[in-house]
Amino acid sequence: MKIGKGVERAVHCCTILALLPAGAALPGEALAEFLDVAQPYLAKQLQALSRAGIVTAQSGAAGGYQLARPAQDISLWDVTEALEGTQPLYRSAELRRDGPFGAPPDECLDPCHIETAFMQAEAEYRRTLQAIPITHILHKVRQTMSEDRRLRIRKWIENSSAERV
Amino acid sequence: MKIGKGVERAVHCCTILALLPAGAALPGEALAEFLDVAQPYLAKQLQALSRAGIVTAQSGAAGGYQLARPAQDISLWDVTEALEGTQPLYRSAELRRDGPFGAPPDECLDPCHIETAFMQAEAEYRRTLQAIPITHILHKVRQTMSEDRRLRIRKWIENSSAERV
DNA sequence: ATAATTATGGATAAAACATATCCGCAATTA
DNA sequence: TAATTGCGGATATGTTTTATCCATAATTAT
Repeated sequence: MKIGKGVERAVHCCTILALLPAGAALPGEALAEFLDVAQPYLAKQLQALSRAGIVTAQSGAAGGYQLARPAQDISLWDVTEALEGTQPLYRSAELRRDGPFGAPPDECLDPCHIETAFMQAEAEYRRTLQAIPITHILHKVRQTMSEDRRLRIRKWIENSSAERV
Repeated sequence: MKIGKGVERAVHCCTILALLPAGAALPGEALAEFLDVAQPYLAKQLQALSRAGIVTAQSGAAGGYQLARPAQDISLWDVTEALEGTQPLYRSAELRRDGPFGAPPDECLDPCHIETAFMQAEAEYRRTLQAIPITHILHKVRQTMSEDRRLRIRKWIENSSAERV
């Protein structure tokens, strides 16, 4: 586990896609324009979301991305895992095996106790993010955003999206 | 927050120092030998522990390191923080400000909601590690270690340490 | 069919960061 | 005074992250 910049972009993408009218899709280029990032790089994040089954992608004219399931069923952990994978933040160097008093292999069948402790902490991290859906972010954002901006955003999204059956 | 290899080394150092007879100090070179790592690099971790007040260092002949307080009052988080600092794992890129619909500054006084969520998760991570003292690791290790190895380690530590008043 | 649009994924360049190492200096004790 | 030990800056090295480009496959409109 590590949290790169791509995660924040991917979360933004999900929140935007959550505002799409039912059945509509938004091209990656529109998302890139909205977030003001280079389109080829944002594509990387979108592909990761697509592979993870968080969004569905449609090639061709009038294609684009849409959420694969309701936004309330997509957690921040889902997005994080899609982009960063499942490798733990802490990787034991198995220091206990080294040195003049290194532990013999038969005492290293179980994971190192230090590693176990850090894994517990990561599990708590994960658990917290799993409990926060995209809709929570949307809800919070709506509380701060001016009504005017909200409407302009909605209009732009509708204009940039294409109806898909 | 990030967890580099140095953290594991530092934890090992603390567990070893916890086994010292009362009032004894262990030189950094002995610790390096025990862990089978290069002494100049281990020094970096030891200095970090020293700066953080987790160990006390004594220059000069018969000097070395010892724990600054009882091992049960040193948590895995204390050690982690000493080595990696307090920078969060997640750093917001403030993406919300960018693009044609970027949030105006007066809507960005509070931290970004995505950032807030990740900070919550980090707080849980921290809380978990804070609850695990060095003695917990020692206790677990003792359960797995053979009695013979335990005694040999104790003897080596006593031989390599110097009495300090 | 053909052309236009859009996503996919591999290859690569550039920048940032972690890791490891070295060396001179300060502090302490015999 | 000499020997031991910790401190911290400077530096190299290697890996990871970040970003970019390009050729290809898929789909739809005409």
